[in-house]
Amino acid sequence: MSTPEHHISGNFIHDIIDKDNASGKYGQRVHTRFPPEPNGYLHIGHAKSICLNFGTALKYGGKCNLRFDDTNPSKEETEYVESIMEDVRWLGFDWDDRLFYASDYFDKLYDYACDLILAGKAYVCDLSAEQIRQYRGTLTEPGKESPYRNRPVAENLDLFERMKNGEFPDGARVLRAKIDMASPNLNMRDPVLYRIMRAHHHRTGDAWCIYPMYDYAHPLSDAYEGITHSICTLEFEAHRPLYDWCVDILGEFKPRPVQIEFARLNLTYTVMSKRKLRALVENGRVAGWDDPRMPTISGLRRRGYTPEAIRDFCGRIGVAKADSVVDYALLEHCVREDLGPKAPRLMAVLRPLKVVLTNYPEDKIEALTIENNPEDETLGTRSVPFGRVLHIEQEDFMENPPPKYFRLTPGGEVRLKGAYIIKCEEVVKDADGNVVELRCTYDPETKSGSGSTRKVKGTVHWVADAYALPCEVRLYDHLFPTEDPEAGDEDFLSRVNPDSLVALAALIEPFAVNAKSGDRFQFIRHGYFSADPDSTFEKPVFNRIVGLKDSWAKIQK
RNA sequence: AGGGGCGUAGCCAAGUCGGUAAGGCAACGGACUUUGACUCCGUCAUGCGUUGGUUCGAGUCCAGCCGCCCCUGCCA
Repeated sequence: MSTPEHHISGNFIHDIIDKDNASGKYGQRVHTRFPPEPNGYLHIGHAKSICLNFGTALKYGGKCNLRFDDTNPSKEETEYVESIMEDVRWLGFDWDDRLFYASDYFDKLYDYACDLILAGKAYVCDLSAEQIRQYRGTLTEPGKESPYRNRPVAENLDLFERMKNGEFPDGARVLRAKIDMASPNLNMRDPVLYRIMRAHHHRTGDAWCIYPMYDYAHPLSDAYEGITHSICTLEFEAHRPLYDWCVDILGEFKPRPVQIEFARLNLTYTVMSKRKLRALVENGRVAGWDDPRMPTISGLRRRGYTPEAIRDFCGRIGVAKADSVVDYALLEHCVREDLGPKAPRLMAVLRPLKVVLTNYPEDKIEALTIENNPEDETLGTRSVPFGRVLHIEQEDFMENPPPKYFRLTPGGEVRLKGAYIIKCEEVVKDADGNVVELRCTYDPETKSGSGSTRKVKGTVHWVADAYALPCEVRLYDHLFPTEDPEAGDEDFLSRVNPDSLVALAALIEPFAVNAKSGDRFQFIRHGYFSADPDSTFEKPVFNRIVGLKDSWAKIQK
């Protein structure tokens, strides 16, 4: 695999591994796994987990498995397993031949359950779901033991087999662990291990009508695969005693893999739970899981984010146990930093204002040479046509400019990037008083690269009218207008930022015809953009990945 | 309330034997600039939830208090 350059510095999980390696607990072996449930698309929070698990294996010369936690066929689909594999690969990680499914272990898990019954550690319970809930007790009161708790082993074995054989309707009985109904940890009050559920499984089809629960299948899957460090998120902390129970109870797996919990990623201006992301998709608030505004891996990819930037981000946010919300600006910083030296520059005018150079010959066209990236001259130069009629950005001209405005003003001068210094001689307006055209003169002595020493304060980008390529530019902004979209009681769906997508008919320099879907550029003075798959030869479409930092916008406030 | 966790700057986060608070993002000054970008320089915790205690010395040890998160799915 390509070895991602990781910024994972030390964290408490690596400290634990260092100690285990020092004591020889796992014989210097480090084996992690990334265990998604294939019931939705991966998001940037999963990227944190992927980078942690695969990155940790890389750091210690160990291995990381990809394992689908597919124990609930009513929610899982192959569409999701495919997208998950694509996303993990795109992020730059490789599971080699270690692609597993919890469903690979259905037979072993069933046998293990029978052993549990034989050992008197599990029983078939006929209580209804509602009754089980009542028997469970509350946070402060102990639960009551099920009347089926002391069923004879032989009867349990028989009933469990008949559950498997489909002799009972869905929900009629469950297999439960026999632990402690008085435990202060509710997860230990005889948790359900198997339920009857007639659902078509994406891999095992209709072979089974009983399916294991996560709390049972997960620790054993880890044990079967020889996982040493089983990393998961904080909400599973209270499940750890059950994890340990499942692995230890029959004494088969030593040393036991250790479950370690860390805080999941939260980001400002967006939501992260699969449930909420799904709601956005299903309610049509976004165009799909890969809508460029979504914090999904597929959304970020379509937006134009690079795997390098996402990995860098995951390395910078750290790994700890405190609940936290990371500033979205850090993610944006990471793409800018990645793309700055890599992305070729292009000039695009998003809101065109016509400029006519009155002293420039009518039919003359010059081919100007402009560097592709001032941060890296090895990226070379390109030829950009220049002529008498041009377009500049509307916001680069002001009739009554505020102080410190460095752009074009009546009678003022500005440099056209890579071309000449021009002076605004006349402002043409329409009947409503809108500025529709600027009549300017250019100074032939100031051609870029000619050695001219004349300086002006402002430089502005432009496109030549005769060669301008019409394109669509999609300007994306935060999915939600506030840092914490979940705050308050108003439904978060109704809070989607109405300006999160603004599509503009723009003009771009002709070099852009070469852009292929996924190509990334910096549109000078605007930001980083990538060609969207919607692009056609007739009309390229560009997504704004992120804007450039804009200190002028701050001054204006 | 029972159990399990967590509290270091606006945000994230180092801080391993107690020895006098890393780094990044953001922000704010300034230099440079044919991208108001990039880059560079500088500023940004006498303070580590809080109150006491131990100690020559406490973010680190002890006790109490406060706040926040998770757990009562036949979800993961």
